[in-house]
Amino acid sequence: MNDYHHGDLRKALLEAAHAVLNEKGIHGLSLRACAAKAGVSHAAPAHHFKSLSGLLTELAVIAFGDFTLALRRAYDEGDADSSLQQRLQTAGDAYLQFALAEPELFKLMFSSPLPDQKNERLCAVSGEAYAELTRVVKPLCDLRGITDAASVEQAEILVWSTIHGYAHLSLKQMDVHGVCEDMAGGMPSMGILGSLF
Amino acid sequence: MNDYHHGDLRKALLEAAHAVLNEKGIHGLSLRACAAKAGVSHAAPAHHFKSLSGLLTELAVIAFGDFTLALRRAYDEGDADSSLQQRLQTAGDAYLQFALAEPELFKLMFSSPLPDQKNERLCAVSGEAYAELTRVVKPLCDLRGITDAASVEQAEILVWSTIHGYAHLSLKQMDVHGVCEDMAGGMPSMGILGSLF
DNA sequence: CAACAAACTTGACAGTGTAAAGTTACCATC
DNA sequence: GATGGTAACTTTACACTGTCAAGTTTGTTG
Repeated sequence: MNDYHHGDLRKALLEAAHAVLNEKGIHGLSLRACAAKAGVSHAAPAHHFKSLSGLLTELAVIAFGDFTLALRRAYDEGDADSSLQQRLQTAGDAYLQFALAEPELFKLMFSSPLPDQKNERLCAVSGEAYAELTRVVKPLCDLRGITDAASVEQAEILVWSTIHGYAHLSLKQMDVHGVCEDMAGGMPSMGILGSLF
Repeated sequence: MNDYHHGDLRKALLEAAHAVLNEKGIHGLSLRACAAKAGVSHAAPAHHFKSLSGLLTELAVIAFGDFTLALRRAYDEGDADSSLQQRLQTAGDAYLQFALAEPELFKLMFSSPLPDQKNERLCAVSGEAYAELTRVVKPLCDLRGITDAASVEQAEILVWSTIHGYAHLSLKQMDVHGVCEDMAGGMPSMGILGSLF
């Protein structure tokens, strides 16, 4: 009578979680709501994900994969002839665009205590995203004569901080004033920082 | 028999919330736990704060006040003869130090969906913190010949993004690998960004 | 066909936020 | 000083949550 076999409940639950996340935000997301959306009983998720944290950890892992892909695509599709600085700007813009397109997912990835931050796979994919972003920084350091490893690493981290900080603050601004049209301009030119320091 | 009057339950609840936040993190924080810690019944908080969101909004307001004060103190106590760039660096360091000293409070202020982000007073105090931080940026723009308002604003936002992004990512790193000693060095020099762009 | 394991359901429990109604203590006014 | 009113707090109740334990169905394997 009841279909005791869903086919691919695991995937369905992850999609349901994504949907609920976008509809009600992270605060409205619950294991039971995901189960209901997938059309199964409230305890079904436990069989595929130990806990709510488990489900969201997995969702974050997938999201990081998409995120990395988006960064990589921006880099690969970008004009290879453009300046390194311009390519970095493009990467930053892709970062921001992902955050604006998937705000709840982005917050889950970077600002939620629910996923297990120590999860091995989550750490791995998060590292890949970082690597993808900073892939643009190293050649720029070379070009500018920054060669010692420590300085390069500091440059990577600061560039990442700038881009991530801007994305994070943009999302916060979006939470305050509904949709935000003054961010349509995308990531502002980081060249200004060059003039400042 | 029962003391039906606590004296200053409102304040006691805010302190309890702060304590619970530090002990169990934002996920372990509950209205009932705060009430218990303050020694009152679970429904008592409702009389002073409409809801959990109300309590945390108020806590965030207070935290932003302390935060602004810390930034101001760093600025005032800083060496007035030091370069503007150095003063900005000092401000960034104060920003980071607050985040590291009060990680849970910092996350509550910037990364939690629980406080009411549209609350008028919260917006106001958050704006004050921003003003305090960017107070150092304007003179630096002047010095560098950046005069048009739009560019100055972009500079402010990018500097804020860099500092905030670094603090945010540092806290995330702390969640992954317990305490983090490789951040003892404080905020890295933003001068590197000047070499990059 | 029988046994077994995997997938899912049902039921239960402790914990949560919050609303409503009841109790106590203080405070102003007569 | 008694009285009424109001603010502070408690008690009770309800719907919802995550998670565990035990039961039911289904597919697979011997």
